Amino acid sequence: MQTIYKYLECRSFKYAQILLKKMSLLKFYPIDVTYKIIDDKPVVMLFGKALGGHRVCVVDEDFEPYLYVIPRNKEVADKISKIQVDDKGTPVQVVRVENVNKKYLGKVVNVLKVFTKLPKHLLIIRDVIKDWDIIELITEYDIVFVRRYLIDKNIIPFTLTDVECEKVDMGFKVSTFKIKEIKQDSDEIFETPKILAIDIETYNPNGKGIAPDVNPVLMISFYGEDFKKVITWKKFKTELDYVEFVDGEVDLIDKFKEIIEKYKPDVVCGYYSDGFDFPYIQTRAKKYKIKLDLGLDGSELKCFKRGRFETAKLVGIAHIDVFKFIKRILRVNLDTSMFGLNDVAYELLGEKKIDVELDNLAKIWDDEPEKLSKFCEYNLHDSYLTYKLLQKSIANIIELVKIVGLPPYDIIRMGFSQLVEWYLLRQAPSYGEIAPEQPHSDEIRRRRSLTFKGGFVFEPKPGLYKNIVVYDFRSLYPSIISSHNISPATLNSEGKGEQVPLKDEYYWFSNEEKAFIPTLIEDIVKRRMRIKEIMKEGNNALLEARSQSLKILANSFYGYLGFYAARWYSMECARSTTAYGRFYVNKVIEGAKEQGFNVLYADTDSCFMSLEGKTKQDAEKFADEINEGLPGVMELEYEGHYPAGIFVSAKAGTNGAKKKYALLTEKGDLKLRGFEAVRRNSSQIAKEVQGKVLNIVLKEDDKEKAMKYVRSVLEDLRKKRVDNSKMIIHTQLTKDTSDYYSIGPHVAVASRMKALGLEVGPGTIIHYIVTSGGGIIRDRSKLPEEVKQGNYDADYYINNQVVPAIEKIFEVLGYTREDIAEKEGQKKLGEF
DNA sequence: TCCCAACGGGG
DNA sequence: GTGTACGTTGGGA
Repeated sequence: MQTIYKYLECRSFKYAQILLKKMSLLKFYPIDVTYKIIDDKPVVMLFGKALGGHRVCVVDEDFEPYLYVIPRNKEVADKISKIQVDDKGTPVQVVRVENVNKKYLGKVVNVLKVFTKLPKHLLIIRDVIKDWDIIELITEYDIVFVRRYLIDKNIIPFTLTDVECEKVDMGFKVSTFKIKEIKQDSDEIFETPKILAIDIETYNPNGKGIAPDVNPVLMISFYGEDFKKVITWKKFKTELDYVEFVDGEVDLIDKFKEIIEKYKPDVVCGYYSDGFDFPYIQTRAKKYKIKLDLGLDGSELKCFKRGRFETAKLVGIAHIDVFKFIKRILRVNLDTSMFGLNDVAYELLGEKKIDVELDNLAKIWDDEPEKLSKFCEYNLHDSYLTYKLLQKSIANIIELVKIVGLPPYDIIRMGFSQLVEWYLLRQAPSYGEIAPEQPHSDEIRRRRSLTFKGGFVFEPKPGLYKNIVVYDFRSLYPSIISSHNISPATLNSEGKGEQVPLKDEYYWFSNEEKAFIPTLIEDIVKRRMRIKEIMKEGNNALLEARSQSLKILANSFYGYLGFYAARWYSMECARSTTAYGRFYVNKVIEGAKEQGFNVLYADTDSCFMSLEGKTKQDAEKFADEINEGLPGVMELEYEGHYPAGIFVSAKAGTNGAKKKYALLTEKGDLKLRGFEAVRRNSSQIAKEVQGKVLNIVLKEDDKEKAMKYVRSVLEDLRKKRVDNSKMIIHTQLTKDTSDYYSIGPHVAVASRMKALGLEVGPGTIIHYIVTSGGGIIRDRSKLPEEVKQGNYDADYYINNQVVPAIEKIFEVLGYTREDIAEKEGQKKLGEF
């Protein structure tokens, strides 16, 4: 009754408005969504770009928070509507309860839809109800309010949206309209958002870690279409026309605000700007009491940090941390395992950072400002690379925005499982499904204790091989889930289904009706196939990106089913999926052996084999034959041919290491997997030797030359002919020296630096060289400037740095660790 | 062998 | 803001 009354009131009001011609129709692309409590009511605010190019905000005051309860008897509804609790002096109650029919894990159920006044009341109500034994389940109380709005209203960000509205003034920076009706009829996408990339350089005196409380921002660069600028507060002579000078750091921050205000970007991006640039600027601004009120509603920049989760948010502008998206999502398509801007830009763009000695910036800033031009170029170039990287990944991001239905701000900060979960949550209402509850601590603990067998691994025989072909089964799991109807709803349920190829467990999945999850996967797989079909007529970067995103999402479903925090978690489904996976990979291996290929290595979804005199055409034909025997959408891809490759042994024993190999591509590049003996904090000499050895072995196929090279390096090390600078090990201090329980070399050095009056604290990178002499290593670790050229501990560098980086490679070539030493005419190397 | 600290990205 | 959650790896005990 109340609902009907409200509806009529609304209709008559709307009618009156239209008569008075106050209403207008607005078409816009939503970019960012948030909400605020105004007059004790939640108000959803959608910021976006209107057709015509101006930025707008539309607000909706008529959306109510709700949750679902599955009751065990008829009294529950009544009992719930009578709940009266107190929240810090404010009474909280249920607004109303509706009876609805829904499905829970495929089964039809009667559900109570419980409405409250404010979003946070849902959690309070849930706390009251959760232990009642007259309820079966309480769920969806923790769906983020604005996401609930987008799902229920069927609004996809970056997609053209029609709004019937009325202009209002809420004091925002953009025209604001009150929504009477909102809907999306078209699937037209906002393809050309205005993007602004930013990057900062900070004062960072030699060896010091990052300390925003102490060290100022020196320069800020901006890069957009037809826009480049560097602002700095030290004046010097320069020919760079994009450099602009201000009087100090305060002016720098003011100018930063001004540029963003004037440029009016839809998207702001940086590289690790969630964890560095924005929080750094915020800390500096706070120090000067400058308000960073860049939000389109006048709100300030918000930076959060909780554990590893760091983020920076600007209301109305989509802040994209390019690093985060690449590291979390795009990484599956990258060869690099290093996610610094330099490595990523090199792989994706073929461009590198400008090579400057960043350690010298502080000194040059203080003493030789005339040399700052180079650093301004460097600063701008980083923004340029970030801009280019976003340009390269924006199609992927937008595709995920389209499928998952959340704003880019959310999408780029999500991992695979979250993307799947929000895709499921978005789709659930269309299938009449309500979501399972998120697991709580006990359940999480229980789930984490369960394990399951992963993919099948055919262990490689360590060795150097020629003419390797690689097959890839990357869509294996999604296609298995789809074609075998794997889902919590069909598990061991009524109806026929074949038994999963597992020895000690008996699962089957009913194939009478396609379930929720397999349907969605099939949808994605088919969507991708359609795109691939179009791509055959002519390749296109946009379609490629769309196909890539669909693949990413499809591939994430299986991991999701076995992920402890998933709502639609099912250990049985995860186990069955991998069981089928092992079954099919083994089928490929057996087939290859029969045809005379030499199977070198297989892991989960890929298979490596050498041609053994066969041709590349034979290899492609083999894939076709396998494909003919595969059910449904399953497909084996011929990934490519590599002229040479090396598989090395695992750390212990002689078995081949999983995921540890180097391949030489037909273009002549090295494709490295798992050679982690060389890390960022390894000495330069170790990195150098590993790279060179792999190059000689794979490109020139000359193991003697490689051995000769290594011997000469070891000889140089012993004869103290290697420059000290290649010996420096860099390790970051993460807490105060006194807080360390175990004193590693870097901690010992840091303590001594402190004693010398040097400023050392959390974040400081300690550079040290291990010098020769007796006793434990930490006592022999010295600051580089304390060490005379050549006074390093050659044995330490040989045994702990250089040899570990290459020994596995030489083992494959038939040399032992001792061989390297003996032939050199020196004493044996240390224990191994 | 197990367990805990380090590390990532940024300057 | 109906939240805020790492995941891997190496070294030392």
